[in-house]
Amino acid sequence: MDASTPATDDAPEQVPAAASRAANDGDTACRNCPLRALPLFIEPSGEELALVQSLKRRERRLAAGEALIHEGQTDAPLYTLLQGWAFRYKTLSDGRRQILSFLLAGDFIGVQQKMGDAAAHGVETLTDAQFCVFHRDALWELHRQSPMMGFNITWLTAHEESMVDDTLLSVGRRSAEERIASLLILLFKRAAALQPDAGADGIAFPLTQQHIADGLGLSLVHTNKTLRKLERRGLHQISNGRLYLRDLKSMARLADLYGDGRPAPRPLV
Amino acid sequence: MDASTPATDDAPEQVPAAASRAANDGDTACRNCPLRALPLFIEPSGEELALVQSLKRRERRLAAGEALIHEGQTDAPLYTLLQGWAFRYKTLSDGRRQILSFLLAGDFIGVQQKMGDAAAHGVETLTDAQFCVFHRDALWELHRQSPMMGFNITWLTAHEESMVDDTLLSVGRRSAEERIASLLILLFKRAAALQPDAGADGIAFPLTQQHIADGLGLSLVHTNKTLRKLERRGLHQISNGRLYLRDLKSMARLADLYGDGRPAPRPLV
DNA sequence: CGACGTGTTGATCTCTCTCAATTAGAGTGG
DNA sequence: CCACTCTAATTGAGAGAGATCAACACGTCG
Repeated sequence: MDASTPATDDAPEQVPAAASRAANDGDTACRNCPLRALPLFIEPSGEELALVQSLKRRERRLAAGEALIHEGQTDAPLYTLLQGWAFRYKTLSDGRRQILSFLLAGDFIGVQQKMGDAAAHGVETLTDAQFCVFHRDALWELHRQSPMMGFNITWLTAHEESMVDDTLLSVGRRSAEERIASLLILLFKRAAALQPDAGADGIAFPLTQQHIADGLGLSLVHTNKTLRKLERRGLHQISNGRLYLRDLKSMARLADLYGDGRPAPRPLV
Repeated sequence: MDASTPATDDAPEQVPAAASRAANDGDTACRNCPLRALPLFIEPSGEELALVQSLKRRERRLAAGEALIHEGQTDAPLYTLLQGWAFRYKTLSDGRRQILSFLLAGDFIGVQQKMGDAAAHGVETLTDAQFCVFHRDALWELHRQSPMMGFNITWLTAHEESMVDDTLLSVGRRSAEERIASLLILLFKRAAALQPDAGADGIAFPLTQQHIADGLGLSLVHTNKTLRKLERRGLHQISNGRLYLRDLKSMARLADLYGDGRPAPRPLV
């Protein structure tokens, strides 16, 4: 129930010498991955866990606001976001920046670029964050050794695309108010799904208004004004780094979200 | 050399009774797939071809402007665009439409929605088109029976996402002129890569200005005015359903495209 | 305490949208 | 062969959402 208690069946931190453990030392073993405890994730078999474990190289921790991958960087490894928030972005040569998507625990990073290729987008943290690092070949190995996991990755990748699709719809066709409503709801749902201790008391919300602006194709000033407008109207509230949706109904109507902006259950660790 | 001669080694239309041929009759066999002839695609082994062939259910032909998948439709099968142009789109309840991406021969359709799920976007043809239809399970079967093909699909899916990323950057941060320049270049490159008989005489270009507008988050009127402006400036020309890039250099500079908007070589049939 | 990063607000400015009208082509039916 | 209809492309004019420019308030931090 409580996500702070990661282990499921055996001793929490006592990692057995898995045949395949290579370069990960102070790191948490996959079997103790905190994400496993969440109902959001499909439970992989022990075999699959061992496979993932064997492909994992190490962990990497970054403070808030640091770069995980620089735009144009070559040979970036494959990552999994274990903990914290981050975002993918692209910039034009004159500095205009577009955030492509926000990344939460469990998200994959770097499937996009083909090996040897330059990263098509940068990745930066929003909070202190923790990543699992995989060798570039891991993607292929995973497919080769476990078609099931490979299939899951395809599905995850497709799901990730559908989120970008949603953003594109927003940025292309929604007004500033609608975009913001839509973003807040979607992020709220995703974040809430990750914190079992959820409830009506909001979620931790590390974005600055600049991030919201860059994620929605708006200017900072206009984002601020729109945000204030919605807040004064009682739809939501952001304070002390937390986001509260005060009137989800109105917010959803404004965003014109189908159903509820479902955070589809995700397979894989 | 000439794409109009699809077969590679044996008799063109004489299809041997592959053990797995199920419901495809007047259809072209995978081994004779015209796409195979293009340098753009990686040559799959005979075994892989047979596998794809065995999963293929039938073909479907649509005239220009018809719907392949309706938004919200459930249980849509998996498709491959064999011939022609199409596009994926989403609409808001009041009718505003955003085209998410344009589809050309070789593109996959429908990997996004999980089985049983409602399609997150619609797909419509721009020209008369031809699709290969696969059973929904094909995706899994492909992964199971050929990790290599599975891997390719993941890569294709990721590549497709990176194209949406590019569009999002455009729509979110580029001016109308820049968006149009960027779209024209990208489509030109993709289409040119598919017609070996390319050359400087442009490409067949089936989009109406409304499609361009919906693909770039612009209004029809403003799209028209911007298009005319670029045309008068000698950057490009669209006439009789063909697009000519008269000044690629200036166009690319305007679009602020890195390198040249590379149409990365794609694996798989 | 000054430098910064982030959030606010007011005052223009302008790019893009909306409304309206017209032209040109492709079909259709008489 | 011609009126009639429809779709796509054009252009002009006015309106407006959102951008840009400028200040200022606050809290954190070296």
